[in-house]
Amino acid sequence: MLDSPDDYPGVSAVMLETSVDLVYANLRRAITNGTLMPGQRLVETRLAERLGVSRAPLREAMRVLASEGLVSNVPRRGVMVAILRKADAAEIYGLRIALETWAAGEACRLATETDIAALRALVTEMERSSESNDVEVLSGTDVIFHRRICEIAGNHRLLRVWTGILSQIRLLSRQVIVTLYADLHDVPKRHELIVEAIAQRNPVRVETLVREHIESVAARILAQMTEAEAKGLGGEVTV
Amino acid sequence: MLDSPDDYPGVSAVMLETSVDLVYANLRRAITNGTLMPGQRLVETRLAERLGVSRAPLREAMRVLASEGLVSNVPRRGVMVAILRKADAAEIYGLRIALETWAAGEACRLATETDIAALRALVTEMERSSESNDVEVLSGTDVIFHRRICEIAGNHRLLRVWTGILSQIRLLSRQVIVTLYADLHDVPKRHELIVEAIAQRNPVRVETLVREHIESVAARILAQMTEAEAKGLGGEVTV
DNA sequence: ACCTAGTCTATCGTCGACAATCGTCCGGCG
DNA sequence: CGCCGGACGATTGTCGACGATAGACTAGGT
Repeated sequence: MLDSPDDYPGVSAVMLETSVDLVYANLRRAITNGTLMPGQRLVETRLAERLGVSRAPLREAMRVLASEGLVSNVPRRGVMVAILRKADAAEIYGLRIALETWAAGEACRLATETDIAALRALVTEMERSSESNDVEVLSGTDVIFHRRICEIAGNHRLLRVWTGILSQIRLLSRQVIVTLYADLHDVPKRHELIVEAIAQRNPVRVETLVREHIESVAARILAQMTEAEAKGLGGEVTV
Repeated sequence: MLDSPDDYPGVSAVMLETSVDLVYANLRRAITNGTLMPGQRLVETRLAERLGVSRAPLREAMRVLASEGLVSNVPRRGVMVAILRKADAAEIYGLRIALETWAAGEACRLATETDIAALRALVTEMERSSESNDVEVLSGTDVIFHRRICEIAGNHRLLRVWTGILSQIRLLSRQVIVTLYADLHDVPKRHELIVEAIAQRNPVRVETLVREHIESVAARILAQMTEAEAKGLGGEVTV
């Protein structure tokens, strides 16, 4: 379940971070983890007790999560883990493509040799994990790769929004069991192309490659979701 | 100053919205207004009393504002209205261009005839206000025009981020006195071109036009800020 | 006179309590 | 038998209060 409070609450031995930050990180992880499933209600009293804090900091943390779209807050009815529909998924990936193609273009201008080397290292990591069919590591590296590109673009606000988008994607993947990639062994190659385009400082090509890559993933998820919604008729989890 | 609470607090006659929403809207307006200036400290007790609420909802509202980048929150030292540097302005406009060019491209696909008519109406509104040299109305219409395009794009998350970006821009304009446009009479023409490109469903052209338009505004502001930072060496307002 | 140490005040972070509200359950009525 | 209305319980929204912390101020030593 949720992590218990690491140290005894109230003692406040070495409280560097505030409770709000702790709770925020904890809940965020639990949601993207799948520990807290979409649609699940988050009752303040229970959660607060479980996390060893009072309701005040908990509520502050949940406000932030709500503003990031990870939970949905209906004024006098409480907070639940957000349920994302197909339309949401389309929005999320649309926005992601917009952000990331731009980031990739910027990365073409800004990437240092070190940056490019780091990206290449990630690609070899992908090769390793795709050969050993380790989807966990592969998709993890995939995410790191894309975050890296956003970091290279050097826009903190972009990175912030992107991170938000990505945790929504993680939330999505809690609702739909997706075979993320059509072909595992295709993944490293795609990313290698991206890196080389960056190395050649070819923004147009990079943008196309990134767009196509993300679109292909998005298409798989959206297809899966149409199927799921046709059957289950969307989120009805009330627990 | 800040708006006083509209109805008597505690009476809770018809409290449709929660205090948090009220306070949030109030503070947001005050910040983008210039009622609360960048760098100004927001002391919880004082603000709470002024707004007629207790500290709990106030803090929740401020958390959200902090996550939107309108205020900056240093853990045990309090909250202040954010001070934006030149680097921030560059980030903000960079992100805005990325978002809005994409939105404009989408709008090409999605705009109905009604949408286009509405945009044309905004352009004529711009013509009126530019002829009468009414910069207030002109820039207001300008913003509405651009928001409209984001709305047409039909991506709620995009619109959300865009709105955040725009309030940061408003905050920026509290720090630098900018003559926003090089030539007032240029503005309606630029926007007319954008509308017509949308009407012709020409995404490439629209994106170029939007990019150039925003870049020109951004360039003016950035120039102004380099000047200001060279002199004043950035925000030191502590009040 | 300047720097250092101790205190002191303003303010934050957190908590428990109270009232208002929403959903639910039960009984009565058509 | 199903629908409507009123009371109950659970949960939220808000408040005031209590420690804890950071910065300022004062006093003392060199």
